[in-house]
Amino acid sequence: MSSPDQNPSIDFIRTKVAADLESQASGKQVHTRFPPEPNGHLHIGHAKSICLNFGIAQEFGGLCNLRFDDTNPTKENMEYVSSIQEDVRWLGFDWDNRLFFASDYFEQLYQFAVRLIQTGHAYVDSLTAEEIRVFRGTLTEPGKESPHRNRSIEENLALFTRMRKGEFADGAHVLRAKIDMASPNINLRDPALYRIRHATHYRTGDDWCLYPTYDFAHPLSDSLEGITHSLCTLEFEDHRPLYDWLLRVSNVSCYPQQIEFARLNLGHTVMSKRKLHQLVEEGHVNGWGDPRLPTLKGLRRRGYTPEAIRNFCERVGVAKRDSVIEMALLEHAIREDLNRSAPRVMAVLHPLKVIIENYPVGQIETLEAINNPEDPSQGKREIPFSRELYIEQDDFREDPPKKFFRLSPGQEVRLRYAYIIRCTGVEKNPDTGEVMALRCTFDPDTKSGGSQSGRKVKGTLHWVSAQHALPAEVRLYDALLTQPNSGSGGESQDLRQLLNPHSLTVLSDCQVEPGLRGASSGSRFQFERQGYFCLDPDSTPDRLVFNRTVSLRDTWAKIEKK
RNA sequence: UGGGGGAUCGUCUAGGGGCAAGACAUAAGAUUUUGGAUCUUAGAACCCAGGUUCGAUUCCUGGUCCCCCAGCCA
Repeated sequence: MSSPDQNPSIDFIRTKVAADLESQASGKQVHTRFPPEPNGHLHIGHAKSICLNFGIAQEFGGLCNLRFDDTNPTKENMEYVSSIQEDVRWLGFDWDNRLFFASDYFEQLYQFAVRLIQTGHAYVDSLTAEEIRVFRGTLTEPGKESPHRNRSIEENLALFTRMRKGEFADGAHVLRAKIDMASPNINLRDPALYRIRHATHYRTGDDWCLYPTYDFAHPLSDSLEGITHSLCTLEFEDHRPLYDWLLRVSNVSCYPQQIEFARLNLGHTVMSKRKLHQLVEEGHVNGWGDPRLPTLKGLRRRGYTPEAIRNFCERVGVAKRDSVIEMALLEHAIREDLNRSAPRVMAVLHPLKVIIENYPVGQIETLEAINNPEDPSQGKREIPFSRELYIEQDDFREDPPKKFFRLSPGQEVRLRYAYIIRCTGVEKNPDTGEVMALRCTFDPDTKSGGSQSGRKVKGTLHWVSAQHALPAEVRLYDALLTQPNSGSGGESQDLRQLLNPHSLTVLSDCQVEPGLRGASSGSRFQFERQGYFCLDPDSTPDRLVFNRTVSLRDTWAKIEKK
């Protein structure tokens, strides 16, 4: 999976892991974990984390757990759990029998909390959330200690027990770590460890009415699982002192170390859960699997391969500086993969009828086409040729600009795998002037592979035989957002203002070659000269629906722009 | 203005007192029955100012700018 010659340099985390292994600082085997919260679907940013965590485990002969960080009963559910598992597997990673849930540790976690109270490291506070906020101080002013901070151990224990029993309403009490209300690091100003929530948890049901916070559950869960390297994103950097404090005062036997890296941001899209939820809930996209979304589900439906995504994550690298990766890199990764794997096929997106006047009416020829010039093992196929064809509207210009190597009145082009044709006439709608059809002649000596087949013409067009072609719908996708960088920061900006109104274009009158009949949902093709397309599950036997994964590089479009 | 991080081509990512490297993107050319792919080539960067040094992008000092933190979210 990783090609050593391609990227000889190693990121700072792998460097650290290698050094730790060398010095035995964390035992003989590296052990990582991917810890999603089941409150949303995975996106390509998660893919980076998955590739990092599972990748490091693979490379260093260690293990990686899949652990659901499900400590908030009000947001999580089972659908997300199964969706996440499906996505991780699809990406190509395997957690074997190491599927864990923080919720499975609730009893152990509770006992840790009891011990913290017994050792004077935690106390029950009875201030309201609002009061706690005020007491916390500000970024520049120290906080004040709660009046309940010095309750006796006995009283704390009694209160905590009653909290568990459900004797109090939500928010009546909270368990807090007793650290330092004057710490310049706000996370150390007696952070909350447990809160009361009379809510049904999707896994533990009504067993509990108090739930641990992330800050409490995460380090202890890591420790319980024997994690050596707990990799997370930059925003947790100033939680690390708390992470370490908790492990220390809990007197655990395994001390994982937290290492932070920069999360992945992609240009022209959004990555935050909040914004993705907004897009889905406000109906700007069609669900979490919308092919315009950077979710794994969306990318999959769009036609991305796991291989391409893994490759992309490798190229993106791992570092600590904030960055926004250009969509072009992701597109490069999928083109690279599909170029060598996707069978070629001819499809006309905007059909223009061509009548070959000197081709016998009713005659049908079967021509041979190569499935993938990059991979001879994919063999050949047959395609029908006849008197009436469709070509792409863009492939004809009545007044051709300079360097236009396609069809125009009096000019010749080759039809791929067929003959050279010359345009002899243009049929127009007398009212609108719109070009309705082209009259052409073909040169019978120029059949592909024939004696005259070597004759040079400036362009080669794709086409389909009108009477044989299959009608199809094609969905073209463009950037979700008009701005290259708005998804990463900019909370203040209204996402709706940035939406690209042309992110989806549906073409309903496309014509594709007959061999596509019966193609299975999800299969990927290159439509010659156009791009890579993936058969959408919306397809029916009578009506194929394709998603454009990514277009081919288009040199002509660049020339024309100038 | 407290604390924690970060700053290298347009975008990512390496490097680390002595030629600043790779990828994507861009441009030019070769080739081509996909204006695809492939190949070749080119341009393109060390946040700023001082200091140390024969030599600083790297070390030191002082700035500047960017990101994160005041949830009983993660």
